[in-house]
Amino acid sequence: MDRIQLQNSFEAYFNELGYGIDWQRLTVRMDVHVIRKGDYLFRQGDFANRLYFLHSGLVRYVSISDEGKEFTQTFAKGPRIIGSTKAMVTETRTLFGIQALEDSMFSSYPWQVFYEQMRHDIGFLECYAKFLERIFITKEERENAFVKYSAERRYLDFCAAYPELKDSIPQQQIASYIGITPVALSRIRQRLKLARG
Amino acid sequence: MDRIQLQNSFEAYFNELGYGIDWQRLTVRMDVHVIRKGDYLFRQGDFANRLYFLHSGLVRYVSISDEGKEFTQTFAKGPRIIGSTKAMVTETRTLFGIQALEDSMFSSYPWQVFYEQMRHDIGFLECYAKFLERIFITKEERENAFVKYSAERRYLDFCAAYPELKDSIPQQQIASYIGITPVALSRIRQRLKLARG
DNA sequence: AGAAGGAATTAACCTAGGTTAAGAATATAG
DNA sequence: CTATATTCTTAACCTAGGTTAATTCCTTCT
Repeated sequence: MDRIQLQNSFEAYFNELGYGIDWQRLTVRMDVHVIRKGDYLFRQGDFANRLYFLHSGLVRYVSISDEGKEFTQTFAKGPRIIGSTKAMVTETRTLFGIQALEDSMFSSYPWQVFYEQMRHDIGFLECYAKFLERIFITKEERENAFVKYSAERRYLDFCAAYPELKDSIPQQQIASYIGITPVALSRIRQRLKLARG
Repeated sequence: MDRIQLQNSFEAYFNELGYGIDWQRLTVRMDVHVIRKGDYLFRQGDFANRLYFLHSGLVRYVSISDEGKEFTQTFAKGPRIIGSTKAMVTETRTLFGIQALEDSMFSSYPWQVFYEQMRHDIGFLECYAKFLERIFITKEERENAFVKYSAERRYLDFCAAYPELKDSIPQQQIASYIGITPVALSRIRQRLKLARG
């Protein structure tokens, strides 16, 4: 896959959010990253001020507490925009890292320059707003699930929402996504198995 | 406070997020709401498809689980934009209600019409994107706190972040904001009192 | 001021999930 | 095809926070 193809698939993805983005304005150079399963695109605490586009592969957003416990915030499958909105927009350190769960390919732009070049295009701004709406709503729904439902219910919802991930990633990562330990998840699965007869 | 003043303070608030919004485009009629302490602006499960501006007063976003337990997602003090982004944007039911903690005054617009009139203005779109960035980052930081810190730590952080609320709202609402019961919060406060000697 | 309805505290008990550790089941590498 | 390392399960025990309920403390209303 060459740079032109990468560029095109990124533009196509973003264009789908709205109408008529003027990509001619974008002159800043794109970087290309290829990382292997298990490696990190960036780590928690980095100044990850780039906009990343995941072309192919699978990643998770993972944050680690002071005591070293991992928590998976999101799974993301390409093609999709990824990155830390907070770190990009406010030029601060990230609250999470991004780890590849499969070999993955990304392109990226420095956000401040990208935004400065594109913010004068109304088509871009509308797509950017749509993108932000979408990720905000996702967070709203996830907060809701966390607050209202038990770990067992969240596990069942996860299996329904990500049937393709359910069996293809380690259970400890599912556990860290629903906010419990692998041991607790194993117990829940045991309980469900018995309940099913 | 008359309608013109309400309109002006809303525009001033939104203008601060960026430059040069063309408010002439906005011709749809604004509604005005006044509600008393304890009452709801809208309830969880409503189609709250309006953009609300809280001019004065204090509200909380509260969601209630199937078992009837309350969880406070946000406290918001005027002047500020409030409402459910999800319900507005996707025309679905809200996941939370908005309750006044003090007598409060709002204005509101039907979002779909508002957006249709304003989306052709680049100044508005940029402000809207900035607004979305801001609320997204707030959620990102709160998710982080929930996942990484104990209830005690979240309580201390709350006291530091909202010193003015700490003593002016019922403790049960602080408890529901940090995600525990009033009884548990009382225990934590007791423990902290002892620790301080 | 007195009555009444919340709000906060405290205590006793319960439970979901955490912790540690050992064994069984899979992967992955050589 | 072993050997080594992960991952998953299971069990025993622990802990933070939930539940219920009684008691005290504030408000607020008349």
